[in-house]
Amino acid sequence: MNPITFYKCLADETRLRCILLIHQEKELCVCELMQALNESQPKISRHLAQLRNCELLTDRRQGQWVFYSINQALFQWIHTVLSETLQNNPDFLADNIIALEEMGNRPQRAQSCCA
Amino acid sequence: MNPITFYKCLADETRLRCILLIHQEKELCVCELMQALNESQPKISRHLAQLRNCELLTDRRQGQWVFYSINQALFQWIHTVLSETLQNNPDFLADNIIALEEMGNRPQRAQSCCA
DNA sequence: TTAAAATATATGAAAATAAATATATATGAA
DNA sequence: TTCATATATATTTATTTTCATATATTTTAA
Repeated sequence: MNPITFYKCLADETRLRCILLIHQEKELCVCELMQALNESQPKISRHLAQLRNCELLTDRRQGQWVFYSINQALFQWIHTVLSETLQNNPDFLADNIIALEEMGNRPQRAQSCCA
Repeated sequence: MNPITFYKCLADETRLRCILLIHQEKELCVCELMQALNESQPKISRHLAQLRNCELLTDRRQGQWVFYSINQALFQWIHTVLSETLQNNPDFLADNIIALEEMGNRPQRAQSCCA
C-alpha cells in the first residue's frame, strides 16, 4: 500500500478509531464498532467498506456477522505505525474501549475451522 | 500532537512529500520545495503554513529565505512514524530528490550564530 | 543614504474538487 | 420475519487550488 493511501485511511476520526480498535482487539464486527464509537450503522459500514477497498482491512462473514481485521499481508511498517500510534496515545481509545466492554450480547467468535 | 491532526497532515500528496523531504534533508526552504515537487509557490507555501500551524514544522527566516524543519519538540513516536515511512518507501521521493539535486543556486545555509 | 526594482514568501478570497453524512432501501443469513 | 450489514443517492461539509495581491528582505543605482 502506498503511503498516501495509507495515511488517507488514518486521517478521519471514525476510521482511525476503527482501525486502532481492530488492531488492538484483533477482530471486531460492525455492531461492536457501532457500539464502541456510538455511530450509525451506515456510517461505520461505509468507512469499513472504504478500508476494505484499500486492502487495509480484511473481512470474514460468520453467520449474520461480518468481522473485520487488519490485513496481515500488509508490509511490516504499516503494522509498526499502527502499534506506535496505539502505544503512544493510550487515552485516544479509552472511551471506545469502555463502551465496547459495556456492550451486552457480543457475538461469539467461532474458529474458522468450525464456523 | 493528537494522532488525527498528525495523520491529516500526512494525508495529502504535496504535504507528505514536503514532510518526508524535510525529514530527510533536515531543512529546506520554499523555493527548494517548489523545485523538488514542481509545484507553484502559493501551493507549497499554503501547505507549509498549515503544517506550521499544526506545529509539525518550525520555520526560521534567514535573509530572504524561510527554512522549514520538523519540529524537534514533537513526541518521539511522530519521528518514528516519519522514519519508518521514509525507510520503507524508498521510491516515493526518488524523483523529488533528483529534481532537488538538479536545482542550481540553492540558498546557502548560515549557522544561527553567524547569520 | 535613500528610492526603486528584484526576489522570496505569505495570504485573502473565489472557485474547484473531494469527502463525509443522512435517509432510504437492498441484501443475505438465521 | 428478524437481525446484521451494505449500498445508492442526495446533500452537506471540508479541503485544495488558483489568482491576485501583500509583505519582507536584498540589491541596484541614482
